[in-house]
Amino acid sequence: MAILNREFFTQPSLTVARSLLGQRLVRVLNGRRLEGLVVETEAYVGAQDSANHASKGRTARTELMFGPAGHAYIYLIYGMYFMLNIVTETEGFPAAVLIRAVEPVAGLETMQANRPRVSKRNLTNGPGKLCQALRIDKSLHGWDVTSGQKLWLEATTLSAKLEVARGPRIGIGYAQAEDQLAPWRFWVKDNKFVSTPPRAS
DNA sequence: GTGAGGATGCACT
DNA sequence: GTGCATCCTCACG
Repeated sequence: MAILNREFFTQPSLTVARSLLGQRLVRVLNGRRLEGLVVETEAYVGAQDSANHASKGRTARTELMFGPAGHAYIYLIYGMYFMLNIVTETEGFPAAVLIRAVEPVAGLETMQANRPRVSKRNLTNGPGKLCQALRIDKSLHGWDVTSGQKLWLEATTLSAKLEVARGPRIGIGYAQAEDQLAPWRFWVKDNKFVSTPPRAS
């Protein structure tokens, strides 16, 4: 199966976010392949997007997003959870796609071991959860996901056939209203591994 | 089933 | 010091 290459990730972020749905995320851990189909993504597009970390400028943390596409942008949130993004678009334009949820398809036992006391449905149905299940952490920050080692994405024949839904991104209450409303979250319609939205307060 | 509250580390005014 | 691109546990019913 073809590994998604740098040309793929260099496309516009919304195209990448949509096109990633249905593709296979592969993580190799201790010689074992852990695999999940991408079912939910979000795009963070350029310095004008106030939801994007890079809207604050070019800093040590966001430097990677200004670089070439196809590298993992990983950061720690709430002191506990890692988020997996793939850098998109051309050098100098800060953008990335967040992988919010995958449907586990291989290596389930290892994922269960990484997230004990959790049902299959809750293994990878959120950005922090999937990083735990696949043991994705800061050590993979900057990793070239087109290298075909440790962590990469593979093309499937599924992607083009999927029914896709889109809507506003989640958890970005700090952003400007128009950016909060932008429909830059994509998910596979009716897939039960799409993340559960935060409860209304 | 629902909602409140807390955990916890790091980048950055 | 502040505030997160989140998730889990517990109480309630």
